[in-house]
Amino acid sequence: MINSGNKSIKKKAYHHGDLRHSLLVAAESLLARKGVAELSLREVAKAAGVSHTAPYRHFRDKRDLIEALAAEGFRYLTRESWKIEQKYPRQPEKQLIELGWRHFYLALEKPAIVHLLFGDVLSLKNAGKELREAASEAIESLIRIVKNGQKAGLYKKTNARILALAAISMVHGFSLLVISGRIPPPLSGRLQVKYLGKALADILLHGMLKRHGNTR
Amino acid sequence: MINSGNKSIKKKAYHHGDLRHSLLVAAESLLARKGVAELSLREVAKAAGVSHTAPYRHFRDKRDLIEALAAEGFRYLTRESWKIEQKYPRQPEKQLIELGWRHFYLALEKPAIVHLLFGDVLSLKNAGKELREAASEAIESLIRIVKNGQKAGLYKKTNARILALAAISMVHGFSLLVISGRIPPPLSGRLQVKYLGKALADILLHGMLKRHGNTR
DNA sequence: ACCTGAACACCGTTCAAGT
DNA sequence: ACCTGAACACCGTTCAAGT
Repeated sequence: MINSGNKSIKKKAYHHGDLRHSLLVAAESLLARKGVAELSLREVAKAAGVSHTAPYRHFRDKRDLIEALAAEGFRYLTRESWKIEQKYPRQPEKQLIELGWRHFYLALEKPAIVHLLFGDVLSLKNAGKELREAASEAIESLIRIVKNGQKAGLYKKTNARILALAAISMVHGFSLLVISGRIPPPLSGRLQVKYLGKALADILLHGMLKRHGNTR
Repeated sequence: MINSGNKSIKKKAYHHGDLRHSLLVAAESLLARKGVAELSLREVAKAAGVSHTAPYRHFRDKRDLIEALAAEGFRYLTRESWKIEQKYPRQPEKQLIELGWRHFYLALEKPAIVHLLFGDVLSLKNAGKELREAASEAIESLIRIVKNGQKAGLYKKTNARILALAAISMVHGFSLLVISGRIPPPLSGRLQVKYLGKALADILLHGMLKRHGNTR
């Protein structure tokens, strides 16, 4: 994702050779520092050491470049999902919880990317194939983890897509509230967040209602 | 706040008299049609029939105007919350569910506003007092409804702020996925959405886990 | 007080032109 | 093939000037 080995110390070559990748790296860095609203294609080009029209050789327009960044984000979640399944083969509940944390940590580390994934900047309807497929694969890998739990008799027999939707709604809603600073002070402390995450996972699994013999 | 008594119907007065309000109306309309990214202050001014520098008499900058729109959104949720409490005085569970629907319907009707409320365009930290207070009141009114349920012995005794956080995470996460088109086709049908909302409310209250004697 | 036009430093995108 | 500078139609914001 962010592995540019070529810090070309050489005197700048005619043909960059890796410009597309360099542009993506520069764009992600700028995105992280200033947010989508302030992300300027011209500035990205300058950061990559290239004229402000060069990016158009590799991306149809600004939106196309942003979609490429978002697709990378979805692919990251898909990869993590696979890793988790392999790491905890017989523990579907653990799989779901872990995937939730990965999503949440991604939000903490790269909030701008996560805003891209589920925000209003990109609409999946008008998006290119690369982004649509990446998003769809991320969803499917979550659904697979939910189905693992259902096969183990763990979850309700509700449609797996709906259970997955509930999980992603909770996780993403929480992540979003945290990274956009919507959690009011008494709860927003650094260390509190881990505790909050656990509490929400518990509610997702067991619900808000008081259960008989359970007054937690 | 938006109570300018002088509705001078006279042929366009020198002094508009209600320009601030007119600008907000024009801005909301433009916002709804084109999204924040495309919202131009110059265009807002033109829509209000005024020069492109006139808005600066009423708003410090573009962000200030956007914050005013967002504050109005939070206040709407706060008002709805009060109404619901009065309408269903002894039914705290109903109160919570209804508030969730109001939030969701607001998202369907004014997606751009809801993106403003919880998106990355505005950060509450740097926001002006008006927006911060409006946001805080909306949260508090949700917490009050959660506490109503706790007093009735309905919910777990977890910190009410945390229960409220779980509820808003679920509701907002779901709303966001719907309005940003992230719900994949098999689930995204028009009529399905009401059904989905009910399913998620059930999961929020009862959890994902299969309960003894309950195989729903 | 309230509004204006000109001006400044930016944008995204297109295009003929260079190598 | 890949990159460039000039050009176009936009931005947000500032400011001296008008009434």
